[in-house]
Formats: sequence, C-alpha cells, structure tokens
Amino acid sequence: MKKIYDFAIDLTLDVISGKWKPAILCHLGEHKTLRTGELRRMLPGISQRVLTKQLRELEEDGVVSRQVFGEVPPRVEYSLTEEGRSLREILISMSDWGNRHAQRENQAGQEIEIHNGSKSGFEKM
Amino acid sequence: MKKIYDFAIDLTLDVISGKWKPAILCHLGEHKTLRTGELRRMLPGISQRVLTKQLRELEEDGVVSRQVFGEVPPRVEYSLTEEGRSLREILISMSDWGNRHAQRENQAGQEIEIHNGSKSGFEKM
DNA sequence: CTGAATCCCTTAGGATACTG
DNA sequence: CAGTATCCTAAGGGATTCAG
Repeated sequence: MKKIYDFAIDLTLDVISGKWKPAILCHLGEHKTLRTGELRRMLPGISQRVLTKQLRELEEDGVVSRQVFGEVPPRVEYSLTEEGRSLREILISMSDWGNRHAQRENQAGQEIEIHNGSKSGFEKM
Repeated sequence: MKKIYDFAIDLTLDVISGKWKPAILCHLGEHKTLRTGELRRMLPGISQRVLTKQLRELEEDGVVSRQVFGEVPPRVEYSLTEEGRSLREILISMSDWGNRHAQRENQAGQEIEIHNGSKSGFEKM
C-alpha cells in the first residue's frame, strides 16, 4: 500500500517513533551487532512480542537488518543498515536537544528525569 | 507528575510527535506568527478540537507560545518560543533524511509519496 | 533461544454540536 | 473566531502461552 506524507519529517518520524525504537537504534549503533536476547536484556521491561515487532518494523523500513543463522538453538543477529547508520546525526541532535530541554524545563519548575542509557547514541560506531 | 525517560531522544520525540505537530512547527517557523484560523486552514483535515489540543501540548512543552487579545470576535496568535526555534536544525535534518529515504525506498520498490508542504521547514526564519 | 498467537487495555485522534 | 464537551474507533503496547 502506498504511503503518503505531507511532510518528509513525518516519514522520518514514522521510522524512528515507537516506544523502544530510539533505544534499539542507539544500542545497535554502539554494538554493531546484537542477538535478540542481548537486545532484550538491554531493554528492561520490553516483552518478547513487542521487541520482535519493533525490530520487524525497523527492518521493514530498511534501517535494521536481520540475519538468521540456521543453528539449534536459534540464533538471530540484528545490525544497522547503511540507511540506519545515516540516522546517526539526527539521533545525536535529538539527544542533545532533549538534554538541554530537560534542564531548562526543570529550572522552570517541571520535573523531567533522563537516565541517558546513551547520552548521544552511537558512541562506538 | 514527574516524567522519566531512559533516553533524551524520547523526550524530544515526545515533544514533536503528534499527527500535526511537525506541520504546525514548520508553518509557525515560516510565518513567525499565525492566528488559529490561519493555522487551521493550513492544515487541511484537522478538526478544531485536535488543533487546539496539539497547540496546547506544544505550549505545555514550551516550544509554542499563545497570545490572547481581549477582542471580540476573539483573536489568538501562536508563535514559536526560543525553545521552539531551537528545533530548527533537527526538523531540517529530519526533513532531508525523509526525502532521501523516500527516494531510496521508491527505487527499492516501495511506494512513498511526499507532498512536501515544507521541504525543510523554517525557510523564512 | 527466538518468535508466533491470543487477549486486553489505554490513548491519540476524529466527528459533531454547543458557547462566549 | 476560538475553544470546550461528548462520544467513538483504531492502533500501539503489554501479559501470557505455545511452538520449533
């Protein structure tokens, strides 16, 4: 089915929006390649179902690639595609903006807390 | 209530995610200031209710400011705050990435169409 | 170990009508 | 003109169980 957007921004947002997608992209950016279980352990609270769903969507959008090894027990590895790596700058600036914004809002009385599992993402690429 | 994020990216995403928010930010970026009705006409299909909701959230997040003129009939003007203007770079790179991504995906057989109501947003800032 | 199948619930967004 | 109040639905996530 044809997807239509009024703004290119909406397309980008579509790709990276998802409760765990930014985290997944950051982790994959830092570790090059990760198995399903490793990823799951890095995302406390995520369920198996949701994890695979988020990964499928990222794969569908061409930013993550999935490699299946025909072994027993099963072994599946995920990594960023070139397309996925090209998101780096955007994720970094979003991370920076978020940190600055949190500071300002907190000074203005808001209560925002950021754990920063990855300050700007992709450190070790 | 205290908001907690694992990644600063999620906070930024929280601020700009919303069906009409990117469009609103772009339009406000280009026109400096817009009345409710002008904005509504620039967003074909949006309902009054949703428009005010999106605007309230953007205001709540400190990226948009709302100015009420005590006139009859009512007159309300919206504009970006300094905080909102600081989103410019991010929105532009997201727009660029989206356009490039659409091209590549279309060459790969996908069907993505972008009208580009604003190619990179904020042209006239 | 990885993932599919169910079932459920919350919420963003839409349609519509009404008010100052 | 700008905004609120209701009502409704579609979809993203979550919990749990089963399967190769």
